[in-house]
Amino acid sequence: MTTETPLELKKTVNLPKTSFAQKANLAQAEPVRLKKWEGLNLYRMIREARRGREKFILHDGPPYANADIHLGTALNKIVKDFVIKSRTMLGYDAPYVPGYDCHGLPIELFVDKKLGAKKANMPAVSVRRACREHATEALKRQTRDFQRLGILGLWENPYLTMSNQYEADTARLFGRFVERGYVYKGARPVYWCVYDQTALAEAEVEYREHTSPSVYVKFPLASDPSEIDPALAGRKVFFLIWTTTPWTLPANLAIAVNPNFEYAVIENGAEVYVVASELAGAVAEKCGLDAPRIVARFPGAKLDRLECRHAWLERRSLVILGEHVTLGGEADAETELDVREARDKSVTGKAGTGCVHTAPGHGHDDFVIGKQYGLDIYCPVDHAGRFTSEVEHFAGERVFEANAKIVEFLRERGALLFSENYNHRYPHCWRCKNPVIFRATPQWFISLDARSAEAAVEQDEDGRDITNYTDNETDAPESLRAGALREVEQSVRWIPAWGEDRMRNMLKNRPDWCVSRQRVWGVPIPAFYCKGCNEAIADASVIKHVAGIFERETSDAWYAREAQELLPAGFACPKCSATAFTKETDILDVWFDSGSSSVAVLEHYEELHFPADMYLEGGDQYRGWFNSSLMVGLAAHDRAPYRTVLTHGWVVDGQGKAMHKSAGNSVSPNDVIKGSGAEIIRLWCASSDYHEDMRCSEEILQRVSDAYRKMRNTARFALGNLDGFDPARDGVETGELLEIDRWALAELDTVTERVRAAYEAYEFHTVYHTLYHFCTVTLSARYFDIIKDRLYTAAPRSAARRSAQTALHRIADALARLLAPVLVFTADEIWENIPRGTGGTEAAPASVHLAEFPTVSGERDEELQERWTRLFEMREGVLIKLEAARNQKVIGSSLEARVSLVATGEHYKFLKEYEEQLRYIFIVSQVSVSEVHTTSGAVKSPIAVTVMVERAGGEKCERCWSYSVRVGESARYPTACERCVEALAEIEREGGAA
RNA sequence: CGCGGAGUAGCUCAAUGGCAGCAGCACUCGACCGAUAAUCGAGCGACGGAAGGUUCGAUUCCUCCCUCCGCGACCA
Repeated sequence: MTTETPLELKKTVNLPKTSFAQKANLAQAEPVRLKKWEGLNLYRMIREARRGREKFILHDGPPYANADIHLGTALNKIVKDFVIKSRTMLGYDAPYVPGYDCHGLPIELFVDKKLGAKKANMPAVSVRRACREHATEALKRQTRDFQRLGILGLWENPYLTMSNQYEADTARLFGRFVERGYVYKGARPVYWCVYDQTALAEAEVEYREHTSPSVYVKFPLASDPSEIDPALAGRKVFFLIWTTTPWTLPANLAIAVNPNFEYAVIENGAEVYVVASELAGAVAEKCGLDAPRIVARFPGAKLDRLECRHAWLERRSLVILGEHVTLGGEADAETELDVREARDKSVTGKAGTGCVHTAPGHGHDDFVIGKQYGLDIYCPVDHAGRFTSEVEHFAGERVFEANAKIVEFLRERGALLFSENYNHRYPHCWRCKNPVIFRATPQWFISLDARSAEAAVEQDEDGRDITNYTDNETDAPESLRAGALREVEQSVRWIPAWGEDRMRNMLKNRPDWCVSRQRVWGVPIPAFYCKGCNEAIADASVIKHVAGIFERETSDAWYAREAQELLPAGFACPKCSATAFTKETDILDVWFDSGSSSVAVLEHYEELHFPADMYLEGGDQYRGWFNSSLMVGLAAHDRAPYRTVLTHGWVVDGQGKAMHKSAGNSVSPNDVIKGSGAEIIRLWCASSDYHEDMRCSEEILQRVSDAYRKMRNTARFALGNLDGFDPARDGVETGELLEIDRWALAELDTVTERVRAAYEAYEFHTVYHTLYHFCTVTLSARYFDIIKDRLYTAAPRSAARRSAQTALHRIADALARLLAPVLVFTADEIWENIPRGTGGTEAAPASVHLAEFPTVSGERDEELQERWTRLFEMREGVLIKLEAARNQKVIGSSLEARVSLVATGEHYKFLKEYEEQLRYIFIVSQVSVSEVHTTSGAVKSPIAVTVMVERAGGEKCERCWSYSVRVGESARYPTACERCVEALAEIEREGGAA
């Protein structure tokens, strides 16, 4: 049966047709899809779909709810989303509850600035309300931005560290530390403004030019000098120190020297002075000693624990060793508070003596080393900056005014070797612009080394690694440090592995945790002071009571209510039985807040549980959240709150430099979203190895966009050729597929396996590279290019075409699934455009995000893959010859070519088998394979197969564009080749073009 | 300065104690004009941050140096 008139050849070619647009228009399309997901309540649907599956809990570290998100925040959230989505598609039930860190100084500072002078007269509750509003605003904006990135989660009910429940839990957890005996009250130096009479945070300090007296002061050695060196026996030995804050001298308790430096003793008349060798000349010159003789030299380490007498007081000053001592005067400057400046300067003045005046109550390094040596944190200066009554000679003096008097006093006593005015940058109060001091004030600490009062052994509720701590049941109560080290080494998996070293190092060195902050925007430390005996009361049961109030009223209650209203009825001081109390004014360090999340969140949301399977943050969190969370986990449950800790690197610019808004090299995620779409940021996150620093620049994003377009086009080609394909009706059994189609599916299986494994291992860049390579090389350049002919020219319903479509269908489906965690929007778009079987057994889920990854059947035909690897190698060689022919103008299109292969023995046999297919594989019109016998003595070609290219014979077929000598044989279709004539007949039988 | 990390082609990544990759992109040239603001091909491109050492042989193991990054600061 033939139709009346011959068909128009052009119309019988099956060109791709799809509603999947070539141009993504992501910036516009993404919001539309987000709306759709919202309409579906996709996150809820996913939860339903995975109900009852094994849980995977990624616990979200809360970003700080202050400013808008930046690329680093975006990276963090996107990588988390990769984890959540890939675990979901691997079959886990992986809920995602996002959170926000809402308390803390940056917000309070922001509010301070906004309120200006008004703040001074405002009650704390009002300031806190303003802070709460600011955090609420910020977290709303962040939420919007995170959602815009395609991150699915429980956005309607995130956890906020300022919620009443969270604040109550934070207080309860502090109570837990108290209960176990980890909490104590001590002193610690902080920036202090003597005019505003308040503690200042580092961020509230600014550096300005300031003139201080620079003094060189002699401290007489009390120990036997011959202990240092026999040459010193009987000499009057002094340690020479330098300082620019003479007022801290009354608080001097030690002199620090560097154990690794060489020290020298220089002679000045009857006296000799100990100074660092390298500085001896400079010091001598400064102090006007001419060409002093050096009496002895020795390493600083020899001086450990010698005793000096204070320059004028009847008190010892211990010689101690500290690596912080330098030759540039910086360590001294630390005491003087301008260490930051000193460090920033590339050139530091050669001031100092190598013997550092140490006052643990007035300097940070001094405090740290003082603790090591068990020195008092001595601070005889009151809140107004006056010496207390215990300071001889200067009691009641204001410290800045006392400077000059102390210098004079030193001079009179003969303890001063030299003094001058010294200009340097010195910290000032950002508000009143006056110079500040470092002053030790009382603070609450959590001890790292105290043994706990009780050992709480509990069972892991899901019992996964209960054996990990059954051993501990008999253990004696341990310190936080010991417990932390045990967990870090034994029960946490660190990715990358060096995280363990990093964490261990940090834990070994970290000092006690100072949890006090002299601020109002945070969770108040629920402690009281007895008005009768001044006893500080931090009591577990009292704290529980207070937490109950917080639970109802938020911690604003602390400021809104009197102490009596916060205490349990009838509470009396355990020491003096008085019943009047004042409230603690310090709040908790925000790290305590966020550290509490393992309990406050994981045990609060029904879908979560303690411990989390994973914490995933930037490397900065080793000292931050990983650390504070670990402490809380130990206090609450004697174990780490995480099973695995995964860290990512920092975002840097194209040169590998850190990004700073001020440096102008930062990339704003919102700009990229507006220009290219969130998908491009996501793809960038997947494209490079996030374990290290991630570079981002125009060029890099351009590359990523290119890659995106390539993958999109690859998917589009597959979809375009599936028009009218019904997998249930038209699908071909695997065994019936053409060999090359089976090869493509075998390659897909290989890729599927690799990608699944990469997702399992959180190696997202491997996912990206594997899929990208698959799209560009395996599919676009090879498979698609080859099957194009068949798809376009074979009869629409022919077995040959259906075979290719069956493969394409499976490829498109797998690609959508495998891509889904990364390209959340595009994968879903692909998914929608995949034709679904009318008679399919199960309906495809409404979104790819409800689906699971494809699985691999198991029996992959490796032999098939090897054969095709060989064929493609052959193809490479042919392509090179084709290119040569093209350059010589023998051919233009490869279809204008005829290829002759001359091969020996086994090669011949192999190629001969494929002779019919080779023209398609090479995309030429004709291929012949012939055998040649190598004769000994003949010129031996190093290549076993010789390739020759010539112009194809015959005419170009109008329909399929290949050349054939048989074009013209058909009267009905005189411009078509024999293959097309056959296809046309089939089309006509079926009633016209598809 | 301490602790930790990194340094393979312009970019993003591989592999391996043995000639550095069937790399992809970019770039150059070319083909095609039936994936078309596409597609295909060819070419170009790293002496492995520098220097030592172990080894028959190292990019891969060790030492040291340089550069960059993070933490030490209430930034992911």
